[in-house]
Amino acid sequence: MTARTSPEAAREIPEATVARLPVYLRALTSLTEAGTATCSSEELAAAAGVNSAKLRKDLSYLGSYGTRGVGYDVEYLRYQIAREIGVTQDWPVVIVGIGNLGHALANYSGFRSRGFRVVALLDADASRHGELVAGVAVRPFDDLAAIVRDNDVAIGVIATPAPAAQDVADRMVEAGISSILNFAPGVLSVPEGVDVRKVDLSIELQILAYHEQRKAQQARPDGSVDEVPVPLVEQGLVDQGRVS
Amino acid sequence: MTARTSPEAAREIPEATVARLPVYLRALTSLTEAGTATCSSEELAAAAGVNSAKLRKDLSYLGSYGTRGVGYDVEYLRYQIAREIGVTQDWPVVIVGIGNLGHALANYSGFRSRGFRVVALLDADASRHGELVAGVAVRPFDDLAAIVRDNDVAIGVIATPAPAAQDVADRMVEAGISSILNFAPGVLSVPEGVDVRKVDLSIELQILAYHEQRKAQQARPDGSVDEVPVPLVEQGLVDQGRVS
DNA sequence: AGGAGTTTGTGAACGCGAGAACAAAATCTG
DNA sequence: CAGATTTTGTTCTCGCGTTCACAAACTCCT
Repeated sequence: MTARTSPEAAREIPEATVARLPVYLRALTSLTEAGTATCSSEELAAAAGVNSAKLRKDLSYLGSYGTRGVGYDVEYLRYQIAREIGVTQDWPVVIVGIGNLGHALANYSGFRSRGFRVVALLDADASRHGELVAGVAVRPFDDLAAIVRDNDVAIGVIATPAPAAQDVADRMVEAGISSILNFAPGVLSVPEGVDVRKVDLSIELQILAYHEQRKAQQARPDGSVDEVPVPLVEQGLVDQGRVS
Repeated sequence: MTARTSPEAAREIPEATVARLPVYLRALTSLTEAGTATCSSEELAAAAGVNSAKLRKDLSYLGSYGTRGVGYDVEYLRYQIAREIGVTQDWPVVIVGIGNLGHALANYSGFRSRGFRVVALLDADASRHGELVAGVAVRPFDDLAAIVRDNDVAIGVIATPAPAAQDVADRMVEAGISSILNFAPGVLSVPEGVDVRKVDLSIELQILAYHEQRKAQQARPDGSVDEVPVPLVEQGLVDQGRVS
């Protein structure tokens, strides 16, 4: 692949766009599987669930990969996005905490198929060591540093209970990991230069609950609330019933 | 006052704020467990991992629950936020798709402790029916409508493989569910008035990979790119037409 | 009681992202 | 080959969310 990137083009892709690129990638994969060779921004936007103007603008940050009057070559665009995200290379990943969630993650096929390779599963519980999960043996947490060094691991996944998360994060950073995906609730503190993304299952449900509650209140606009003796009555109404 | 006055006084809480309220809730719970009775916006902001000005502005949408010169009563504020989100009541939830991820979700204690009660686990695979997961029996997917009706379920969780997701969503909506948390990849299409939130594990990793790649390139600003012979794990990603 | 010290709540400035609208570039048609 | 048609890439405008900065309000101390 043309290793000649323009001398520090330094294209700064907006964070909101970066978050959508994987969605486009997935949509393009669907189109490929459906046998589509070419698509317009309208089609792709529909498949990705976004506005076509937004899609075009997002893609414009990567370069001009479309043809006016024609559209995009599905295969070509897919490769360009994959390259931009970095999933044309193989990313070794370690997962720490092999409880229910860790199991699910280790078995999740979406990782491998998207360029992520689980090179190690770690758990502090010695009774789990040696157990095979998705073909990978569970090893002691203390092996972390050696594993990271030997496999050049940059990305770590934390799936431990909350109390252990900060300690695991510290050890990961110490071992040289610079990107962390955290499933444990709570806030992680990490040094400058380390990226953390958090996924909190119960937060998502709570956001849904909020909107659900509003809908229920709206359907009953007499101001009556379920119980809540507390003053400060608020009547929920108005609502742009779309959460994204 | 406030009883049946102008209803347009209803406070419209910004979406970004709604998404942070559960984080504050969690932070307040931590403070309570640590025995803290009162806290300043600085302390709470630190515990929640946000800027204190943002925290104060967020809270101001709920009302004036603090005391100037003093701070917030932890217990009181926690109740107010919980009430606003709606987690003072009990939300029945159904989970569809009891694979690895469904298992993990069913066992996730964070749901119950935050006002969500898993009333049913559904799976299309008959060989799983009757199996107990986290004390709840797995039942046929066709029981959905009856379960939703009998338990007044408003929230559904989809943890099936991607191809089944849209069908499950359709059936959920038909059964009367109006909020969906979707773990399956791909875009769900639902009617107006139904909220969908998506959690995509591989997308989070891809976002991390993008930033990780940037860090690597930045450390080596000569424009060189890693060798990348591109074995491309996924199906034919290969021959990208040509690079102009 | 009054002044000093805190800390909240909010008005205002600012920056980023979303969407509309349009010009540029390619194909198609006669 | 010229004009009509299609669709991209980009510019412009608007609204939302973040952050700053400060007045208001409360406590504490003398």
